[in-house]
Amino acid sequence: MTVMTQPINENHRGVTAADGTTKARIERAAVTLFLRKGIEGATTREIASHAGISEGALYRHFKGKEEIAQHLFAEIHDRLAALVRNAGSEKAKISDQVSEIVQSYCETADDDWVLFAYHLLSIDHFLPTPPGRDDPVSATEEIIKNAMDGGEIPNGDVALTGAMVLGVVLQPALHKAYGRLQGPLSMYVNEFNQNILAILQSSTSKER
Amino acid sequence: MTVMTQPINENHRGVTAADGTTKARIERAAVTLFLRKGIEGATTREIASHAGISEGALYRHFKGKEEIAQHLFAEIHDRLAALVRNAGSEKAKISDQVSEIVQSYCETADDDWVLFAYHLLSIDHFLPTPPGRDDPVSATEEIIKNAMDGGEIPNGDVALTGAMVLGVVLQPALHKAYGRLQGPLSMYVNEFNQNILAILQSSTSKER
DNA sequence: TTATTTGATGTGAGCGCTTACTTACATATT
DNA sequence: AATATGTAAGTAAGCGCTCACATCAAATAA
Repeated sequence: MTVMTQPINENHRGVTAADGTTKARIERAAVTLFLRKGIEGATTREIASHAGISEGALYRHFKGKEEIAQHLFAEIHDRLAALVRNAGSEKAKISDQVSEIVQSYCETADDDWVLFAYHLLSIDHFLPTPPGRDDPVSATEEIIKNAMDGGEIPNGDVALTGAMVLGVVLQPALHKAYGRLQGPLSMYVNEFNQNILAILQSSTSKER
Repeated sequence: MTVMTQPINENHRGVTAADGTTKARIERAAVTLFLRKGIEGATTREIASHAGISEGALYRHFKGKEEIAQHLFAEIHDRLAALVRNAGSEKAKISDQVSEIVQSYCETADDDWVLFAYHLLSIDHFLPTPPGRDDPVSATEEIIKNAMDGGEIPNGDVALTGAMVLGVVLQPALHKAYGRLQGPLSMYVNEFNQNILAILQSSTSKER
């Protein structure tokens, strides 16, 4: 691969136990290595070594490698889902909802790019989202559905529209992870907003 | 995970050595398991077993597991890149280029969905594309750049525009792989065309 | 026609290595 | 004393891959 981890972004302001506790250092080491080499490719020895502890000590804080991977994934997954839900619960018009979501989504990504990119690149390891747990895609689809039902945007295939809208943001995010785009994701919020609205307003012909 | 492999699509018309030779059976077994469990997750024993041969026989046809993975990836990667290049070489107007690319891209995906989905989901294992080998993203960006230089669409950030355009198609493809969208990808060509053109025509303000 | 050689293909036992995880014990903090 | 946290040396399992050998069809020799 060769995923861009940002010029060493150790000064993120993320929520991921950023303090200097051992558990936090394990999480940082793990998410960095998971992003760089994949979950299967990163070994418990490496993670422990990067965290500055022995391999055995790792098991004082987590049941195993998979638990670390799930814990890290759940944290950013839930945060992103909540972010979309919050903007959706307001009764603002759709364009305001979009711009608020795009803005805080990009800020979340930039704020802890390693964690965000880990989520983006290993999401297929954790799908489908287990029942009872919220999901950014479902939250997005619900906002779109409400806007259609409210007559704000033309009716159409909710799943398809949601996918295209997400693609406008997530593909640039992927390209940033691959080094094809530079700078923070927030740099592109205006373009994201404009094109998402265009997709939402376009009449998608058939279905629901 | 739980990737949708299409209701058992053994009757694809793909080019991947679809004959009944041992080598072809190995490739089919490999791409199916790589998609279902990831490249690292699929074992040589499993691949051989699904191909109906012993593990040792597998090494009569390939140097190793990684060579199989690379061979399969290169085949679809090159095919998709060529597909974009071909449509770009014509001097048609941009809207015709887009609709031709979208159409044949979706047909290629539908024709051998397992191979296409494997490419989509494990592309980060093979990036960056080695020098000298063509790449669908670069081909897309070049078409966009030409359209900008020719004054057909407003100037803007080529890399960003390319990413957003690709996202309109690739995110729905991902959602199909995850089971969130049903039916062949070709079903959505009209929506893809419409929204890609909207993105291309939108003025992306600064740069280049 | 027969007999022999040869090369391609297949087998399955197993080798060396790495892996995630455990355990017996040490140290430090309360 | 008790609990939390650390260590180093394991262990068992699984991995990719190799190897000595079998099979068989086509080419060559008798």
